[in-house]
Amino acid sequence: MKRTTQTKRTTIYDLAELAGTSASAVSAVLNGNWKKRRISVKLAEKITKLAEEQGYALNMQASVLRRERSKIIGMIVPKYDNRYFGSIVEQFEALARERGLFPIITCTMRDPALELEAARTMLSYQVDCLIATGATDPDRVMELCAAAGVRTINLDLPGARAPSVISDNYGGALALTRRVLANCEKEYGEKTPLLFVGGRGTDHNTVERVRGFRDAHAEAGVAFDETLVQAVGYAPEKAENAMRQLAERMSPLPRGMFVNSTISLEGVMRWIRRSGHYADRVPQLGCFDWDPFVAMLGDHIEMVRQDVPKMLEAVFGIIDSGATELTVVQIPPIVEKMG
Amino acid sequence: MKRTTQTKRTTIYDLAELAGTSASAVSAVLNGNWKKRRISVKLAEKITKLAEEQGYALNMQASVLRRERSKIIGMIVPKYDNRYFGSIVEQFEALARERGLFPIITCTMRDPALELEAARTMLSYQVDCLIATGATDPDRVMELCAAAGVRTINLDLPGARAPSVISDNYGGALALTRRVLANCEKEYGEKTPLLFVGGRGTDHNTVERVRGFRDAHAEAGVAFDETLVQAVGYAPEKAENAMRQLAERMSPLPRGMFVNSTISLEGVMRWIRRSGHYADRVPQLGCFDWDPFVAMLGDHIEMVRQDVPKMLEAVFGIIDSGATELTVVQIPPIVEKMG
DNA sequence: CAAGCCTGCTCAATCGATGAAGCAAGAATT
DNA sequence: AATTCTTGCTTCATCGATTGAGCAGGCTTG
Repeated sequence: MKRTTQTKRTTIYDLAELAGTSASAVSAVLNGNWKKRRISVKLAEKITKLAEEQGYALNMQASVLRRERSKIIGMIVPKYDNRYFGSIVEQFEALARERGLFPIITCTMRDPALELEAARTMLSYQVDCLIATGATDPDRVMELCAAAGVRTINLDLPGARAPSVISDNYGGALALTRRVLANCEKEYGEKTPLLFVGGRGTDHNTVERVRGFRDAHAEAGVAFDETLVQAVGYAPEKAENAMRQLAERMSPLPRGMFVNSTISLEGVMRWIRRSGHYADRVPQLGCFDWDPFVAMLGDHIEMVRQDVPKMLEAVFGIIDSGATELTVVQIPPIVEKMG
Repeated sequence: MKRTTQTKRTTIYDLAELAGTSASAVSAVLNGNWKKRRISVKLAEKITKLAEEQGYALNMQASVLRRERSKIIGMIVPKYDNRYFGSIVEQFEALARERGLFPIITCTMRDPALELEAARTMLSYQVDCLIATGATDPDRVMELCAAAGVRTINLDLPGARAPSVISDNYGGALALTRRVLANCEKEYGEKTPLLFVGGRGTDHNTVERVRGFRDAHAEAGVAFDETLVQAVGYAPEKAENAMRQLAERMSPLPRGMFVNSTISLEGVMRWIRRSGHYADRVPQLGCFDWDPFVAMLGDHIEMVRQDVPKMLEAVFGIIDSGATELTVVQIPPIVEKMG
């Protein structure tokens, strides 16, 4: 029996009436614990069939309102404009669904205010758990959630007050810098310091990457000064501006660079092409993050790919175990082969 | 007064008790229609202050359950692994929030079954409206939603039963093909047919793009046969396989190609580099979709960029106006300049 | 000064799903 | 035959926010 103009959605009460039974029986059948509630197989089948016919869809709002746990799991993420965050989100959804959880994701455009608003919205949804990915202020988010009794896990950027899963930024940067230094020496026979571009000087990841960058220089016996560290932000325009300004007061420019994310690389590459400063000799580049097309840009670019599958496994490991210790899990990134 | 171990979240009843007033007054104040309900400014301020102090967060479940409209707006999207869908999602969130709506997004991994499951989940959330982006079977999604009285809008791929917003695929493909043909003639002095790679032969966009592709050939007086249309799917591996197989039975290979999406381009480029088939003479390429790093890959690649801001404005135009006519809005894509 | 009006609230039903408690009828046990 | 068990349900309170209806007290108005 098809309804022509359906205004109201089918509820368990509608199904109960159609089946000549009670709403609670319908509820028990549809949410799967009808065996515990001793509903007969016959009635269960009847109700299931009816629900299908009527196109019944559970009202999550009502269900969650009543239940103790919502089974909703939230994630806030800065942007969707690169493969790193893109694959984080895809994996997150897949792993959440695998566990019968309902993932809700929202992006904050790297805006600290939006970050908190997003967290508040997540709390309104009654999330059981919130993953703060690349949050500018993960501790503030954590505080908000803690007040509502909601656990948080930090991803990509660590926080001081909740378990965190991040890349081994120091190790990755060390390996990446070594490679770029080696490439410079091979190509130009020079052992000269590299430039570090992109990221925020205030965030943990950038600090650690700079440390790896610095140590790789020291280890190779290459001196460099701090003006070569341009942690001017992630946005392409910021990286581009930094390059422009640097070129005005520095000559010759460094032979190679460590670019902190594909997003910053976008700006750096744009500047390189437009300014013509490197027209004679391509700079040796290293990028902390991976993108398939960057990999095709030429053999002068090395990349470090963060191990998203392992990172998310670690996140769900924490969720599944219910651990709340303030651990920081560091996942080694993958150093991509050139070409 | 800070609670040390908070198990229960603050509700309007808690606030009512603290303020010495009723829950309904608290509700009215916090949801903004306290003026209509003639609550005094004094009480309103008191309640607002208390709510802030207590870190009150609305329970969406309870609120939505009671209200007529949920103000939740859903979107299903195939993947997060390219700039096109990434910017669609970012824009969608921004425009939704601007209107006081709550966006919920989920990705379906191009899996038709997941697509329907996702739509069902959206219905459970009581979405007021669902945007089906790039859906394999938008009409099936529409049917599901219609049965629950929820309107749908198709984005990127059109459907027959709901308003749709798509790119002008024919026009974009025509312009792109013209350019690639012109580039081939300029570079190689040959007027030879191009190869079409990627996309699904069954989806509207691919059909339209192939039509534009064919018409551009006809217009240029270049004959081509249908074996040159390789609509083998979007995945990089599929494009790569198609190229490999083609190379086995065809020689010489076409001078240029029309690649249907950056995702397929990833596979095509990989094959080009690995196989060495084009080592002597780079093929002239055209890509229907834009990516900043592809733009840097060289001047042998032309791109057509879908106008995401305009597309989403059109979507929200339809939402705001409440229109339900079966219009198909076609947004002209932007033909990127080379370099 | 009675009738009506305005202000500033409170009361109670309601949304749909859930699950503890309870109950009727038949089966098994003593 | 009386008691206990088991099966297969139903009843009803509950989650938290919303909102129509209502009510008390002060203020106008004729």
